[in-house]
Amino acid sequence: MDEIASRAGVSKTTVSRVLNNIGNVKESTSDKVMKVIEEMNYQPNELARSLRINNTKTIGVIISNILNPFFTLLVRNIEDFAQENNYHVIICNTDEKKEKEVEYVRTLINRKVDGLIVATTGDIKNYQQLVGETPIVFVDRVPSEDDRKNFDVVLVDNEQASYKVTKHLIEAGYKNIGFITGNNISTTGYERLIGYRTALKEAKFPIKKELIKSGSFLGHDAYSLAQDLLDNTLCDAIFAANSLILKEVLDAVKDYNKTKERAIELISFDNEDWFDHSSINITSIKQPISDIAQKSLEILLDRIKGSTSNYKEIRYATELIIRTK
Amino acid sequence: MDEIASRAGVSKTTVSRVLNNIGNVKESTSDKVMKVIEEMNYQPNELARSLRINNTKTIGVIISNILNPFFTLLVRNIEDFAQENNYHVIICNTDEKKEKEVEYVRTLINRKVDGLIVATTGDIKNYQQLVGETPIVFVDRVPSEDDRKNFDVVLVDNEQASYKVTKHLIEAGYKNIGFITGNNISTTGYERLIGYRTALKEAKFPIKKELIKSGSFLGHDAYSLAQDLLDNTLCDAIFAANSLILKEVLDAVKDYNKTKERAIELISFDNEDWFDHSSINITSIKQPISDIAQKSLEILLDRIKGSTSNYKEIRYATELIIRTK
DNA sequence: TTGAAAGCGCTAACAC
DNA sequence: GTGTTAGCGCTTTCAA
Repeated sequence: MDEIASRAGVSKTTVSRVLNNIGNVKESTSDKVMKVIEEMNYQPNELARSLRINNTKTIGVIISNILNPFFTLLVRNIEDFAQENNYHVIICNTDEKKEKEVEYVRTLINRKVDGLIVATTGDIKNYQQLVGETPIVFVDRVPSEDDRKNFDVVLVDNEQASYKVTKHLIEAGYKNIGFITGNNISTTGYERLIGYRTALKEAKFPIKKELIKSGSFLGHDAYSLAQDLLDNTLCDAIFAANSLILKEVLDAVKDYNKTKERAIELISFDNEDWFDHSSINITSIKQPISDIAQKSLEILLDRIKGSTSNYKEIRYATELIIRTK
Repeated sequence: MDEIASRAGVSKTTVSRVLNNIGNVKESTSDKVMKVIEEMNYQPNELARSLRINNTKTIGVIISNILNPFFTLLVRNIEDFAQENNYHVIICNTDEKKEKEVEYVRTLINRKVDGLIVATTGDIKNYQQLVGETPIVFVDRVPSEDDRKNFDVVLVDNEQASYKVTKHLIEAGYKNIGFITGNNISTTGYERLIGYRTALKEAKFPIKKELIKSGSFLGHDAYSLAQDLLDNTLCDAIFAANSLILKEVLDAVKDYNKTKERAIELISFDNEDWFDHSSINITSIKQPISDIAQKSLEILLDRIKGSTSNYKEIRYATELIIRTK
C-alpha cells in the first residue's frame, strides 16, 4: 500500500479512501491512484483489514457430515443467501464428533468469523461460554437442555413428521414397523423416535423394544442393525431416521432377499432424488431445506447487526412423499 | 494479551512464548501464565497472529459444484488429509461460473490462504498472474493451454476411462451409443468425448453427430438432451459424462418408458452407491478419489514448503463397475 | 481534499 | 529467562 501511495504521489490514507470509496477524494487523485493499483495488480490484505475494522464478513457453518445430502444442500443454500448479503462462508465438518465441534467453534471464533451456524452433535455443555459474544444460530438440532433457551434454533418438526409417516404406515396395514435411528444424544434422533412411538400408541399398537434400534447418523452400523431386524423380528416396514441409514438398510434388504423373500416397506427421513429410481419402494420425508437455510441466516445476520430480541425456536413442517408402486 | 500479561505479572512476550511453546520459559512462570489464560478463557486472535507470521495454515479448495457427490467426497478426503497435517480448509463453490472462480481465487488469496486446490471451469486465461506467488494445484480439470505447463495437475485418465467403457458396450453388442457430456470448455468433457470416439473408430463404427450432445456438468439440460436422444435416434445405450447428468438421463428414460418401451443401457462417469439399487441398470466408472485428494494435497504442501521441482501432471487409472442384470 | 500518526493483537530481534 | 521495542498492512481520528 505504501508502494502504491508513493508511486501515485499521495499518502496511504488516500489510497485507503480510494479503495473503500469513502471520504472526499478529488476525481483526478482517485483516477491516478486507481491507475497505479491496476498497474501493480495490487490486492489488499484482508487479514490486516479485518484486524483493523474488527469484522470479516464471514460466517462459519459447522455441520456434522458433509457426505449427507441434507447438509450439502443446506450448505449450498446458506452459501447462496450469504453471497446475496455479501458474506462469505467457511464450512467445517465434525463427523458427529463433539471434540471436533468444540475445536472448530474455537478456531472459527479465533479467526473472527462474524457469526456461526451450527448443526451440533448435541452433548456440549455450556455453549454460552464456548462462543462468548459471537452470535450463533443452531440448525437441524437443538443444543443441550441448559443452552436451548439462550440461542436461536431453526429446524423441522421432527416429531410431527415421524408421527405422520408412522400413522401412514399403520393405516396402510403394516403391523411391525422397525425403526433405526442415529444416536439419542442429538435431539433429532430423540424427537423422531417420539413421533414414531406416539403414532403406535395412538393406534394401540405395542411398542416393541426389539423393533427399535439406534446406531449412528453417519449410517455406519445401520447395515447390521437392519440385518438384525430382518433376521430376528417380523418387521414388514423399516423406518430409517436419515437417508444415510436408509441406504444401509436398502443394502441389507437387498442382500437378505437374495436368499429369502420378504416384502419390506422402506421409509426415509430426508428425501433424495434417486429414491424415484430405487427398485425397492422408498417413502420419504422431505424437509424445506431452503427455508431452513434462509431463516437461519436471516436470524444470524440480525444478531450480527446487534439485534437483542428474544431467542426463537422456529420449526418448519415437512412434506411426506409417498411412493407406492 | 496485555491483560493476561499484567495479571500474570509478566510481559506479553512471555505470554506469547507460553502460548506457542517456544523459547525458554521457567516452568513456574509458564504455569502462572497458563492459569490466568484459563481463568480468563482467553482465545488468541488468529487474524493478528497470521498477519504477523505471514501464514494461515489454511488452504482454499475451489470446486465447481458442491452438490456433485464426486466433489463432496473429494473435499471430504482433502479435509481429512489436511487435518492430519494441521491445515484448515476453506471450501468455495463456483457453480461452473468463471466469474465466481476468479472472485474466489482473489478473495482466498487476499485472505492469505497458504495454497489453493482448484477444479477450474477451464476458460480462465493467465492463472499465473491471477494467483501470483500463491501455490496452486489443479484437480479434476486441466487449466487452459497456456497455463497447463506452469502448474501441477492431479486427475484421472478420462480418455482411457471413456474408451474402456465404450469398448465394453460395443463388445456387449450395443450399436447406437448416445453420449451426453457437460461443456467442452473444461478439459474433462473434451477428454471423455475423445475416449468415446476412439473406441467407436477402432470398432469401425460411424461417429454420428446426432448421438453426441453437450450441455452442462450441473446436469441442468440433460433431461431434454436425453429426451432428444430417445425420441430422435435409435440409441440403445446412453453414456453420461458425470453422475448429475446420469440422474437426469435416468429420469428421462423412466418417463419415456411410461408410454413406450425401450431397453436402454446406462453408463455414468463417476459412481454413486445408490446405483446398486437402481431399477434401471447403471454401469459406472469409479475414480480413485482418495488418491486424488491425497496426492493433490501432498504436492500442494510441498510447494508451500518451497519446493521448486518441475510441474507434474498426474493421471490415475479408473475402475469400471459393470452392473449387468 | 489530503496527510500524519496512532493502533488493531500479535511475534521476533535484540538487549539485559 | 524475561522484557523492550518495532512492525505485519491496514483504517481512522485529528489537524491542516
